[in-house]
Amino acid sequence: MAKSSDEPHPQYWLLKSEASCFSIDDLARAPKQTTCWDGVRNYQARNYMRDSMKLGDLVFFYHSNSEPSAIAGIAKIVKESYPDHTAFDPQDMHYDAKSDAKKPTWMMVDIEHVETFKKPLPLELLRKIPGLADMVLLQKGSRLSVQPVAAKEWNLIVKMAAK
DNA sequence: GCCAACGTTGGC
DNA sequence: GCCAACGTTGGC
Repeated sequence: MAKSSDEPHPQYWLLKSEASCFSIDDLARAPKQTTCWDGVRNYQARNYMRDSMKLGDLVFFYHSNSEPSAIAGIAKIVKESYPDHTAFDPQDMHYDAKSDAKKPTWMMVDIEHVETFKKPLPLELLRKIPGLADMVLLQKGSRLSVQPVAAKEWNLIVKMAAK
């Protein structure tokens, strides 16, 4: 096979959302079980969405600031990055007066519900798994709302969820 | 509700 | 370009 600079796909990701704000159940109930992932206002998170997320990539849906905080299930990328219109809407919570519609700063992707875990995997449990020690989510002070997940970590977590 | 860690802003 | 001040995130 020819050498390719492309990353192998699917790649794996983790998206954070406060369950009280938008939960995986909300996603499952949404029209076409799909939503646009708007409101991201962090450059590193934006870069992952804009530069690296591809159609068909898989995503852990993580409930942050929740009781308990946990990986709640799986979604997939069904539309690659495009401008986040909420940045241009003064009524919107995530309005950014400095962003320019002609040269959008903020991007989003669309995700579709794949699976809700019967038992969510709480942060506390994940911290106990040696194979997950390097996971971005578990690093001290890690607040990034869009994170890459290694294939090894992905497989391990999916296996745990199946038990 | 507290607060540590982080990212951003703005004065200089 | 430095860095103090501020606002936010998110675990606990």
